[in-house]
Amino acid sequence: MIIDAFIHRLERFAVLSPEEKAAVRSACSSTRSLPPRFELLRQGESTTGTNLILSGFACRYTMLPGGRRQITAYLIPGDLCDVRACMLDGMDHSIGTLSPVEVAQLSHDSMLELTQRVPGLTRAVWWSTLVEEATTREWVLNVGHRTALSRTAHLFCELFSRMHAVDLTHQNMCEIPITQSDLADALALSPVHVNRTLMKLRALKLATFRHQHLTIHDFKGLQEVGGFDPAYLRLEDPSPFSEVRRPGASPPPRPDHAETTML
Amino acid sequence: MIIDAFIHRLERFAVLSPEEKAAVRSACSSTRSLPPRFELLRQGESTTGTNLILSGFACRYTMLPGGRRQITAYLIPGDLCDVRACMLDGMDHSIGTLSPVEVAQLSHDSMLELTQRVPGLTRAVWWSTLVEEATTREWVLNVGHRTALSRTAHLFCELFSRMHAVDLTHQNMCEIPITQSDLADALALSPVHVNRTLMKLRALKLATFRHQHLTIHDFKGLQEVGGFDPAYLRLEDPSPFSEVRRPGASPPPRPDHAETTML
DNA sequence: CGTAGCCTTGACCGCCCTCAAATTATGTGG
DNA sequence: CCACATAATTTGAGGGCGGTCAAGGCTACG
Repeated sequence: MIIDAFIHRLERFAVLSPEEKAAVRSACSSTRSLPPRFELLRQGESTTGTNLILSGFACRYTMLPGGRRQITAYLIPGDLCDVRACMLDGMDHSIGTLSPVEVAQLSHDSMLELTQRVPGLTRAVWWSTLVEEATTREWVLNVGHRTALSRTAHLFCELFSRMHAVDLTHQNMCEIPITQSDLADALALSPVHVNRTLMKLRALKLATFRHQHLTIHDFKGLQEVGGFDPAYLRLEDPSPFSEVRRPGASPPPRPDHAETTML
Repeated sequence: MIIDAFIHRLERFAVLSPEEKAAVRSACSSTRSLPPRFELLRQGESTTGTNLILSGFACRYTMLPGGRRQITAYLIPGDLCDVRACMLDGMDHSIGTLSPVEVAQLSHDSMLELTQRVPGLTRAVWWSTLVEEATTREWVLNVGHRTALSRTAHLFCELFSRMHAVDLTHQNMCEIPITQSDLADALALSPVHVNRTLMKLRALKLATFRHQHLTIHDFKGLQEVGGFDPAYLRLEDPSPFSEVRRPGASPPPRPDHAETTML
């Protein structure tokens, strides 16, 4: 269950009692199923709550004059989509689904209540924000300085690592329910060129993306081609193909005062 | 004085008493002068405090294999450079100066003290973070989907607007103390092509960048070419060339509860 | 007055875009 | 289960934006 992954993420910041975990679970009980290409939040709108993605893919995007779309982030299961929209008075981009998506609806009120009952939550949310910010910076590098092949390799490394972190990979494979056009809009490439690039990745025996499934043949090689350094994702387990999983080590130390000040 | 601009920014979130303003001023009293091309914070390092830029330009950047540099943000007077590095255990990018820079040093402790004395500070800092994040997203659009001309026009609109917001413009001109190569590293273009693009902007009578000075000949036109919509910057005064400056209007309304929860 | 860094200009080339069409999935109703 | 429609993927040909390499001119500053 994906909520377990979410709770696991929270546990990097706070020890949760069974009651607290139950509180998180019950707050996520109200779910909604959305069709593909559904606009969750339109540019300019404000929001009254947030959604936790339980299954499927969504994205942040901006439409450009000429009908082109730039995707600036993929939102995958376990991601909160837009906690911070409420701090500003109107979104500067849109959020929409790419595949069928199931979300847990968290009203603003229930989030407030939850943050009071679960002390580490606020910190976890802000921490996620920082990781997202770092990811966006990485995307600037990607579209700015890397070739189509390298760019695509990098994105696949990122996606596979993130999917692995929420336990949605099976051996060297995971489901990525998006089209080549959706990839193109994220990579700032034409769909045609994405297609050629995918074939090249396949020919190089690095990765295969087909029928909405990503298969990694050679992670090391893919990482090298893409210049991928997983540090910015701040995962517990930086490589999805490391020999030992969670070697009994404790989570990274964190300053205790941060809880109160957020600075 | 640039600290006034900083205080003015804070005043969007809290009414500051003269004593509180004095507290901010005195916290910023310890200054340091840095040479150009000085590495303020290296990738992987942690930080114990933050710096408020008083004069000059700095930037966030990442070095890529091959010696190329991607600048992901310009830091201008009035910007805090890296309040949130302390939340994570190692920077995923570097921060360095582009020109001679004067900074006010704010230790972690003095920031903590200041946040307690000045209630709106925490919120102001996080709000800046969100604007920075939005700006980075805009840069993804820029390097991804715009031509060299459009890209450069967009950056000039952004820079001029930001400089205007901290009162560092003089009519249609402002000082941008960086080289064409520094522009190239931000725009993901070669220095050669930046040069050609600057000449084109001049020929089109849109803007001139020369001798570290940016002159805007036709903001409207520049905005159109660049597809620039200032909304993401969340400035009080969206256009630097609007007829009326600060027409006595009150700052945008904000939720009061946000102070306590930050969500 | 000399040197170093920055800016400018020219020639050539390759990555990726565009347009267009064929082929293959996907899905729907009979 | 098949016929059909629609969307997604694949393939080909041609062209342009911007990169690279190289050399010359300018400016600033010691």
